[in-house]
Amino acid sequence: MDQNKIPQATAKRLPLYYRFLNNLNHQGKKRVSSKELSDAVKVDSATIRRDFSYFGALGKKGYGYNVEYLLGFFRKTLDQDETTDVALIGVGNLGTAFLHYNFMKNNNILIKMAFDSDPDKVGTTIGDVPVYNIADLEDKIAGVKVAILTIPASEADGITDRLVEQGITGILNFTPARITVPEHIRVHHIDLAVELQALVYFLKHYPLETNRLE
Amino acid sequence: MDQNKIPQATAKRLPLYYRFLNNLNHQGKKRVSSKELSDAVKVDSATIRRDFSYFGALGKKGYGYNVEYLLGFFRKTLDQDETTDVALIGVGNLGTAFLHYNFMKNNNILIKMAFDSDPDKVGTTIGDVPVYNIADLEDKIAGVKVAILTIPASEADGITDRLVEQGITGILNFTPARITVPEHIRVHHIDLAVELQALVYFLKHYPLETNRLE
DNA sequence: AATAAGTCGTGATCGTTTTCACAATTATAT
DNA sequence: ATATAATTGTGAAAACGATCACGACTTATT
Repeated sequence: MDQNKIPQATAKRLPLYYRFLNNLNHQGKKRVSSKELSDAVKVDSATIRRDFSYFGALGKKGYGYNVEYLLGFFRKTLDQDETTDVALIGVGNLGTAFLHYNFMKNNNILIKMAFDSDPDKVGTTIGDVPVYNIADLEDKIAGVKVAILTIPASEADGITDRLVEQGITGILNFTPARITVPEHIRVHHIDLAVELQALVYFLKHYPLETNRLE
Repeated sequence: MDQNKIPQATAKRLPLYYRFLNNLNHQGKKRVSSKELSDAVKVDSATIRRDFSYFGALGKKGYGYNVEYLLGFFRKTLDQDETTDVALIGVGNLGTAFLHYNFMKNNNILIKMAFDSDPDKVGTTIGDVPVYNIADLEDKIAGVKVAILTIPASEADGITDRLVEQGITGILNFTPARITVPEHIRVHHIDLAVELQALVYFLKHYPLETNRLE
């Protein structure tokens, strides 16, 4: 790929920008300044300009950015034209929330299949997504490169090994377990208890005004 | 408070350390080194030592850390002795997942009440948590300082205003909306679509080996 | 006792991310 | 036409965070 030099912090904000540009476009807005965008997404306007500048000069001085142009540019950059298939492992409450979330709408990401061990769930379809038996993981998952883990912590390691075995390269882990994977697999952790506890800690120990943090 | 100088990055890792120390303690382990901890939580051992050092010299050279002592210390530091009450707004799938999660176990955080507008849910109890009508928010929420927002994006701004009005100081926002709050309110965003899209972006654009990131 | 092995705490360094601040340019108003 | 206001893109500085590397100390071994 070409833009390997884009900072990770910037890359993480791109989906956010993309979504808000989409909103603006639907509202029929033709132009937008970094200042307006800043108010909407709560990111400093200089940071936004810097982020955009990694992709070249996308705006016009004294004018701002053309919404349609910017949107088109990001669509290409974020590979929005190409669908990414995802498998979801664990159809509990959290997993079900994902199945009802329409990632296709803005993101071109498709949860193509789900797995669970509960016989009441296996064979059903939730939010248009078929639920397979976790025992059949190896038969069904061919071709999928990304998995969302919404299973109990105790099962995380075992399932992870099986996923890696099947050629998964990215895992979004909602389990409290810190899973162990080979070097070339990317894992993002989202730990709900940690997030909540960290928020509480900040409230107790940090003076007000220190806010606005991702 | 005393430790205002603790870096935010460190503060975010404290709950994680705390949980793993708890595990070790339950396993009956008496001592642990930064290296062992590093393997378990996937954080560089030097970073762990640095993190701990902000609180003083908690370990012993050549020995490591005493699990029980460290745990006791963190319990105090993280205010684990004092329960924090939380309100959950929006009892959909994601909200329900929270209600079944036992935050008390390790964290001393208690979801004390939930709110929804669905008449089928109002008046019920989910995971020991009573579900009230969102219309009664102002009557019920007195004293609660932290809220979890698991409602549709379209309602985020309206509910946020009401929460702020009632004296909420911290919000964990699972809504895609970037809510606007006064300076002294702390908001943490967890945006599921952004997390998933960012993961996909990294997989496509970053070379392997760049992994292991929080 | 003496030696070897293990481990912390931290000064120094390095890389990343954010923010400031301003020249250059464009749009708008008179 | 001219003057004023708006806004970008970016060099430079500051803030933040992660990691190296090693002296000092503790424990284990012979």
